[in-house]
Amino acid sequence: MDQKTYYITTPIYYPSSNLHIGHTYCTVAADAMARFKRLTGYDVMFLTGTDEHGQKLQRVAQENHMSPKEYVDKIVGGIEELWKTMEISYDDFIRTTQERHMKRVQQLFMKMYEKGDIYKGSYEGLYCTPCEAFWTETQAKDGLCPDCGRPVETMREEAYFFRMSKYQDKLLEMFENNPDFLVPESRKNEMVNFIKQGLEDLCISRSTFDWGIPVPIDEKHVIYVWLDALSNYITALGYPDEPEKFQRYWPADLHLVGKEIVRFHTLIWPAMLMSLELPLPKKVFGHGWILLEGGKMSKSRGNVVDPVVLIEKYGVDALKYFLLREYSFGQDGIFTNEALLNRINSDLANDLGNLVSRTVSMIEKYNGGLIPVPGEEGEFDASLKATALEAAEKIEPLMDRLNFSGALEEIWHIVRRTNKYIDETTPWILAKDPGGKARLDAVLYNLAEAIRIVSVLILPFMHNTAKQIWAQLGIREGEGTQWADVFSFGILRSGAKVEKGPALFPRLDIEKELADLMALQKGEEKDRKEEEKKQPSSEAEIQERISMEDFSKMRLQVGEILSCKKHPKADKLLISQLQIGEKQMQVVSGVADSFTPEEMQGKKVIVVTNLKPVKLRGELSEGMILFARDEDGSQKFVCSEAASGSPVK
RNA sequence: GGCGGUGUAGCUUAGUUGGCUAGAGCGUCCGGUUCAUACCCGGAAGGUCGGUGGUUCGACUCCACUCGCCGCUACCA
Repeated sequence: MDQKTYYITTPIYYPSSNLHIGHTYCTVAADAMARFKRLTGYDVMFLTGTDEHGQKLQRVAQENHMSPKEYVDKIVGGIEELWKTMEISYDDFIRTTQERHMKRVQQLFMKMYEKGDIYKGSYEGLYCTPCEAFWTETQAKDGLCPDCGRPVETMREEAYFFRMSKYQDKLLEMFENNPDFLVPESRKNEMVNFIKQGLEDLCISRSTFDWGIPVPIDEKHVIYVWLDALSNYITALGYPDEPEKFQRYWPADLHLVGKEIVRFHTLIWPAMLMSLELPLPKKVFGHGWILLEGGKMSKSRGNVVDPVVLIEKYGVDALKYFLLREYSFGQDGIFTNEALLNRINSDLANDLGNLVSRTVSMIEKYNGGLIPVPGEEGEFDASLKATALEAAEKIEPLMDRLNFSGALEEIWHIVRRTNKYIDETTPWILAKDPGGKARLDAVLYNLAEAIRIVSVLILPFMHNTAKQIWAQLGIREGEGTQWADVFSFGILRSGAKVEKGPALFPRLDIEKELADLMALQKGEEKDRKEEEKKQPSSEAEIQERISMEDFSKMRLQVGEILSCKKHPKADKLLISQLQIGEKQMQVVSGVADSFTPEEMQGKKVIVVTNLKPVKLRGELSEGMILFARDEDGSQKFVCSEAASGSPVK
């Protein structure tokens, strides 16, 4: 009962669309960690789940003509299916729409409210309607908008706030006293600086949508993401009304999060826990992102790698191995098909798979398929044993630092050392000489034994492969397959019957696989585009159609860009002087990332000439130049050959 | 523009408090081997550690400035 516990969490994912390899990255890492801790004797609690509330989901569901609940059920079903495919060993899956979570969030809200840490306030600010911006009193001198110079008005929106500011000093103290709280360390300075700039109270309710947990004392409001989502880590443990698990596992040993949500997990979440007077999590790890060549992975850009496709083609173990071996967990990494295929071939097929294959073959050929009794010791044995035995010692600290890549590298040292051992001892020569039998037996035994150690070490990362190795070496589960067995060399059972199986990882024809993957990805892209094409015919779009009357309100004319320059105070804006017939006007456009001012100059473009003038970051814009957006997202000119000033109808 | 990250061999990268002749894997070239999934083993070539300046006996490691890339963020009438 006094077994050491280990509580590890992933973020709860937002099911507005299907997950991609970036999400699976975090979960795979958490899974490896959870398996490692179980293997090394901990009572592990591994939690993952989904964050299912919020305006965005409500809207996406509507677009798909579903209720929010129907929509999230569908997506979450897919996520659970994916975790099953990837053999993620989570102990609990929390959904923020579950009753157990909702009621507890309300209880948490009340605790914090009764303590005085939640108060009803309002967004209040000086608001400039045309600029859609709030200004502070010092910014809006004399009640005028600093951008466009028009009068601002006082706006108010009622909301509940959490007194973050109250915990500012305590948070700073926490960072000072717990240097290991946030890892990697580079992220820590960022947070400390953020706190020092001053923390504002946090708005934790919304009244502009209703897909959320109602504020218990105010039906008009729902609880906003922070309190709803972050608290999953304790509501899943039953806090506060069923505290048994909570007492056992809290505080969490590790919150695994992406670097983009480090701030929420190291400032807001601790502050909330402080308010609840609960212990803080021991560690938050902010991992990097898996990027594609050319940028971050995102559904909207369509450059998403589908983990299911990769698993179907190459297996779960290969994908997991690749993700954890190829990338440094704290940093970003670039995913390419080539990298994946090369890893599979060189590390898995050539090194490990082939080692098992040649070892089993030799035992079959030279010893009738039975693991021999170790015979005559010889040169190289000590070195092989040393390499095999020291790995485990090195792996433990590496795993505690979430250095999966380093841990796997350590294991592959053994694999390479063992391959080398074969070359050094040349069993095929020993086999030709009857006098070499005793030495041959020792060599074959040592080979199998080294592989046995490898098989146990890879258990947290690739348990299927481990089991296949056991099957081939005639190892029964429980016989030398525990973590403790990795510290002694020579416990493999002699006389066991080996059985050559199919190749662990068949060698891939990289050229062919690349072509296949490319074709698959193209196919997916096509499907996606077809789906997009269908979208505009949806009812919502039809309702949005405008009348001829609406259209005729707009005045479109051909204009020539006389000159163009960069906006001095904005990166994305260009300021153009236009000749529209007899008139000239200035227009600001957000196309600086597509065109240089030189490219703009001299073009005859279509301009909306009767828009209300506004100031954009201080520069007057009297109209709007029309651009077309290409499928890759880039802007293209819409030009006309007609004379400047010609009406466009 | 603001905030932050990052920049080490052709590629992916390690480098925990400054002491290294800067490691590794892939790729390349040369050699060995045949038990094995045309695999494995050995060797070699390849780095002014983005640039400049500073601190120091000594800097890839610390400081300043600078350039490149990336992210968040404001502006996209």
